Amino acid sequence: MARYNARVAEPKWQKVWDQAGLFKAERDDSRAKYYVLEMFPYPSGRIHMGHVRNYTMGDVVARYKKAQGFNILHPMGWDAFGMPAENAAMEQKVHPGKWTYANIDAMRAQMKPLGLSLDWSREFATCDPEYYGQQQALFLDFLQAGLVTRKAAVVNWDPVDMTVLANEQVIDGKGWRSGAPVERRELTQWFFRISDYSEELLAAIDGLKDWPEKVRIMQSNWIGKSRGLQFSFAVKNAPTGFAALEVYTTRPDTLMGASFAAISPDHPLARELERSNPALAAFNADCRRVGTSEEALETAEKRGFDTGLKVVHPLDPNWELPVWVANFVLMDYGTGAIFGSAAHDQRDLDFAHKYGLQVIDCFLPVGSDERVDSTAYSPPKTDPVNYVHTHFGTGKMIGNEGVDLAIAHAERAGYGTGVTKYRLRDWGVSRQRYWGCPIPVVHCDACGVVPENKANLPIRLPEDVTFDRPGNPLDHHPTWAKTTCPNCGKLARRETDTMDTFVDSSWYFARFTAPKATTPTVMEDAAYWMNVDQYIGGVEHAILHLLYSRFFARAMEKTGHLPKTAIEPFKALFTQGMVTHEIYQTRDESGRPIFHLPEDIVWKDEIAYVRDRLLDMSGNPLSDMGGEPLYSMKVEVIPSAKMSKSKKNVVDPDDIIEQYGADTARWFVMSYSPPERVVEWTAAGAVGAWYHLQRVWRIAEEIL
RNA sequence: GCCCGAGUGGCGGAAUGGUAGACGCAGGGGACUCAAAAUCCCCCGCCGCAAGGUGUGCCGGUUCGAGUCCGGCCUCGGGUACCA
Repeated sequence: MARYNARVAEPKWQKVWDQAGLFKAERDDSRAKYYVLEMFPYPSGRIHMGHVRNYTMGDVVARYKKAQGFNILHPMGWDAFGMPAENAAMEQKVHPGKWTYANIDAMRAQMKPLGLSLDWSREFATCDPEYYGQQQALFLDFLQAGLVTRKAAVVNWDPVDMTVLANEQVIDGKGWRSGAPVERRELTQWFFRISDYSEELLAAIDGLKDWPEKVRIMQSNWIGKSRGLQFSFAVKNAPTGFAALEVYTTRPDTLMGASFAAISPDHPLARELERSNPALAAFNADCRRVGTSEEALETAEKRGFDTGLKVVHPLDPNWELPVWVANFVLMDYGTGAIFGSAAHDQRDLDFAHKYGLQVIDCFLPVGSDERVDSTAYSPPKTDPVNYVHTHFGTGKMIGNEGVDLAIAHAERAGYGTGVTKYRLRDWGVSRQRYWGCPIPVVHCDACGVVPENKANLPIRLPEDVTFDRPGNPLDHHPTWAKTTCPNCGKLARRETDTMDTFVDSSWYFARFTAPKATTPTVMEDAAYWMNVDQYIGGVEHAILHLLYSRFFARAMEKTGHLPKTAIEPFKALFTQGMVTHEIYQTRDESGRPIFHLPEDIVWKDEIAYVRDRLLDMSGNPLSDMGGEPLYSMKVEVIPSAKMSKSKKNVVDPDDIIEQYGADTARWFVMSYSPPERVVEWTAAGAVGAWYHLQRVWRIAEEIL
């Protein structure tokens, strides 16, 4: 009986499918549609097992729904703008566009043999001018609809390279290339006003019945609706213009436990005070020598500086609190100023202990008289506590009742108001980089900031750029930014910032419904194909990409590019697990890790060794020359690590496909572990999957 | 730090609060065969010759009974707004 030969069978059928145009999607209003989409890949150059898993899942759904009779849309494209192309340009002296399109060609060639049921006729890359030109049109429509704004924002500034750094490029507070400590610097930036949609985006999460619970929780927490009290402290001997210090607190029930006020090093008052206080200026400068990421700010050692200023407690004109500058107060949240209630917040307590500030208990655990010592007492506000020291009453109450009473008291007495705040901030989209979608506005001395004429779109990236010095090549370009004002016709300068690449991926799913259109979308096509019935991708996109896309769909609806029915673009979401592989690591004399490729590892008595690399005259490894093999070093085996080139634990799909065929790889990643869980690639598992296919083949042969 | 997950044999994993490890992979033994492939049967958490003991990351609690519920941890993974 003939054995299954994937190398013959797979190309044969793929050719048949291709020639029949089996997967080409055509709008047909008489038929029910089904739109399957996997998160499109970044063209890094090679596909990896994670891609195979992702696209196979979508393929399974698409084929199943097709068999059920649905009219299927299952497209593929490329998330093609981004930093790696610019890094390649700097390191390999290759144009980002050339690098990107070469990578796309290579990856498409790798994907075709997988036999996915994709409609390749709708393919596009976000770096195609036909795509980003339509994105510029959307930007202009959003601008006109009041969905875009300009304001100051802080960025990571590398003082040596004189360039803005991404958070990823800041390592331990230092620039990744220069090694210089980064500074926080303010720039005027473009923003999408996503925070206007905070309540809407939050409330609509309830309707996302076919999304994983965990993603809905993460999005809810990210938007972060909170009810609290906003009030101002009177500042004694304040600098001009700073007589009142606005603070926001979600725990106004601890107001009687206040022992200090604290402001962010970036707070206007801190900036004002540092002008006449060199020690404070040095402290603030030091605090700013941390990256802008929330993680860096929150995990930095808690430090403070006493400004010497006092504020008056709102409930007692004779009670004064010191004002400190503290590095753990975030300028981006609330008002950038807080009051510290040390007994009921661990950070405040640590800060109070460090600087000898008071600790005043406002409430105790029910049925206990234990006072706070080294651990703050901060139960959830849904828990009952025993209030002992407040301005609104004592005794057992749910925390939220205490908060409500405290807010009511403040509103009655007139020193504060209850406000609802959201953690969600506006979406800053300006990037000081070349390889992105140019922001289509012009700066005119006479007219100010002027939108480009749509007739001039796309505003194309210039081809003749160099990366021999740091910074944005669009700024360095001799002529590109020179233009005329669309308003008055005088000489003007183009905006040289490009858009965040998340913008590109926030509407590609809509573009797939009419990929060649001369407008961003075509209503009839969008109305037929949207929404995406099943969206599949990595959980790492649970918050940003998915939230931005939900906002974008609303903004596109508002500007007439999507129907009302499409404001939740993804009906069902599935988050797949990663494909991982063991890492094999040894160390050099100084203890730095050295990583080894899986094929260089040999196992003996369940211990891994690096295969000896010495070769004999004819090129055979010496270790194979009879007798005991020569093993060099024992290898540390780190299980279940994300595949990455730098760790050398990547298994290339090509090798597997060459050896066993695409269906073996597809079957392995689909069957080895539940789809939402991590799957660890193992050679034994791949062989098992291959045996399984052989069995299926034999059974089919016997039947037919 | 904060938010969200995960943790059960060699491996992937099952188990409405009721016999932990279904099913599968890998492995071991056997049958068939001249031999192999294929197929079929048996064994397979750990300790123990056995009887038996023990066992779902750790500590504690609720319960007649906990992998499952509650509290407190630990480890690993994802995100943390300029990686995509």
